[in-house]
Amino acid sequence: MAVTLRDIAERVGLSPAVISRVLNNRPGVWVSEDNRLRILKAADEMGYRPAAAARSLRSGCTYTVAFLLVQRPGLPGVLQAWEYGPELERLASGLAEKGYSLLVRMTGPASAGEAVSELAASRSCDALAVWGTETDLHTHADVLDSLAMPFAVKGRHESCHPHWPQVDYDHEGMMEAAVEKMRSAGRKRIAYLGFPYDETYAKGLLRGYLRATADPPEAWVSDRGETVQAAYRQVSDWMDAPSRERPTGIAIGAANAAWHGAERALHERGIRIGDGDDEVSVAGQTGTELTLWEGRGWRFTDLMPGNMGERMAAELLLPALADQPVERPVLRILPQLVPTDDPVLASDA
Amino acid sequence: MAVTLRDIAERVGLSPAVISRVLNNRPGVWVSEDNRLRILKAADEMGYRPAAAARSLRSGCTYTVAFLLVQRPGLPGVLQAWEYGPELERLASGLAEKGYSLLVRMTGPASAGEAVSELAASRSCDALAVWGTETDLHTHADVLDSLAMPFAVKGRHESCHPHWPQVDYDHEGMMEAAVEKMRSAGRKRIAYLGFPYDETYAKGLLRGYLRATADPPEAWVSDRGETVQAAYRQVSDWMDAPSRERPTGIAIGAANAAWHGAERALHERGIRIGDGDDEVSVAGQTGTELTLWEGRGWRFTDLMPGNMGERMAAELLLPALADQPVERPVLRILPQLVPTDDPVLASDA
DNA sequence: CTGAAAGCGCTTACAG
DNA sequence: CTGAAAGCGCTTACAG
Repeated sequence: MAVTLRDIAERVGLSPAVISRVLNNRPGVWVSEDNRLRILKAADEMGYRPAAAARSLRSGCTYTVAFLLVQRPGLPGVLQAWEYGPELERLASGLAEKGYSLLVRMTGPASAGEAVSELAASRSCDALAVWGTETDLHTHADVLDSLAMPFAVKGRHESCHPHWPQVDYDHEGMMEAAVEKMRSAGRKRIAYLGFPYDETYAKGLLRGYLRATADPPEAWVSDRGETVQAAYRQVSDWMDAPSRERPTGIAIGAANAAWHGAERALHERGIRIGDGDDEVSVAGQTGTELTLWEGRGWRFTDLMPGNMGERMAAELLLPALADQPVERPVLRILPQLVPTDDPVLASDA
Repeated sequence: MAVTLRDIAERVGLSPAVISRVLNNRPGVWVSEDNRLRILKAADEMGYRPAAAARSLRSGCTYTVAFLLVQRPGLPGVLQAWEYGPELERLASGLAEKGYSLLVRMTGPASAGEAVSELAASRSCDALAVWGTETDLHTHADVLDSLAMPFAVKGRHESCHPHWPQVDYDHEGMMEAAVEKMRSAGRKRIAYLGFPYDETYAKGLLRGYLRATADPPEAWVSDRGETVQAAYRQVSDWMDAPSRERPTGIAIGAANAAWHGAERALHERGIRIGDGDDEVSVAGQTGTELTLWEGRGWRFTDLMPGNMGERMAAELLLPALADQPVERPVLRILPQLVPTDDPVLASDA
């Protein structure tokens, strides 16, 4: 049987009320030092834990944050389980430091609003973390806007919902950094190989590239980055162009397949990925475990480890839960460019 | 303000008790069909949701399952966030079908027992799903054994704790299948390239290989599968042996790095991964996104999609929560071998 | 069948 | 300061 306040009260011969006050460190309790220690000792020995439900019912506060994942079947990228896993993990850890639990709820785009309402109406949480695409959340904006509890979303909503506490990567800044990195290696003709998705982040990446490269030729902007084959064909096309139309650097706004396709097309022409004289520079986004065959490029670090979850906890949710002002509701993370791992054909030490 | 049973009762002019009974479909309620519909309609219109805390306090049942992740820093493999992410997702979905929520709690190996006790004592959940290594859970076996609620663990505890409801892969069977697959391609000399970890699953993989290959030469059993470099050296060593000591098949009990290292060593000798005459067969475990450069092997499917979570929900936790017998407490999943994805140098259609 | 009442375990405003 | 009491919102055994 679970231990209650009453059990402790009976054991030490005091009222449940004092026990509660002592255990919760309420100010203005004037129990003798001896009794205070007896209470603490008894609670510890008896393994007392406040019943979460009772506390929640009485105080109206659950010490729980709900993580709502809005998933569309077949959606690529950041909403895949292995992408949000680390985010969820560090969100949970960050919240746990302040004593908050994380309740996970899965939903589809159609029932996301319903899920939010239900969490709120059943008073299952004190705050809400919503993970989903911009489009899917946009549909349920009214529900979020009328929500009577703190919330934060993963995504790029600065234009439509600038007041929403939100966190995401600075996709534009990332591609600008990629272009800049290749410029500093002397590249002047930089192409873009991105995703064909009509998603906010994909458009953000492209926008960053366009911002960094003033008016690039149309042929250098490609959305054929999704598969190895498509990327291979695109880079082949580029490499077969007359030499002054041929890119010397490629900014990647896609995942591993784009890198592999590019490396293959270059390989067939005796060219390696790299910043050397006869090489073609490649910099940009990657998936989890990119291993190149022979080349070396630049990829973003800090994309994996759950930065978004951690910052959402520390800077958006916890302050709001503590009734503190949220200083910056719109968080944008700009990861650093680091060299890709040693390629398979790296020379041995 | 949240809607309560009393609000509905007042609106329809009946007692909260009937409302509760009607809404919960309790047997033996004899309210007029008209009133029944009025109650349902009012509840719907007013957006009524039972307060989770009140229900839980009263009924003693939370409709919540806790997911406890016991993580050791630097632990490789299946406890990485992108590995358990899909498991958590399908566990949550499976439970949600029966109305159960998932509460996530992160902990280290030292405080795992404490975390279990706390979840139980605070009555935060009706059941527990524990994710961690065998060693880490073993330390806290007493806490689990004296737990007064259903639980299930991810792992291989059939020898020490055969009564624990548990789910994991059939690592032995997987390696047996890999060896068998290569045998059916005519390979007779099959080597093993595995992880150097002292973890139960790593030992299970090796055991399966040894079981399938009666008394293989010591030199064919290697734990140098962790990095590209180590795997490269190992496979190079094998390939430099006299031809009749040279493996014609390699069973991989490691991740992508082992495949890449093997492919490189073979490539330098003009050999490809494959089941053809002048090729070397490779079959076994992979990480999430394996892309070979030029070869084709056999990998396990169903490793990613969260099978363990789904089956834990459906076959171990939900029956126990419904007071039904758990037919088989020890679940072992044997995934199928499928061809690896097209290599980068695949010829175009 | 159905309503009034008790009670789950806390916390805190209210008297003493 | 501190105890007794009320009450958070449900559910169900108990009378009617």
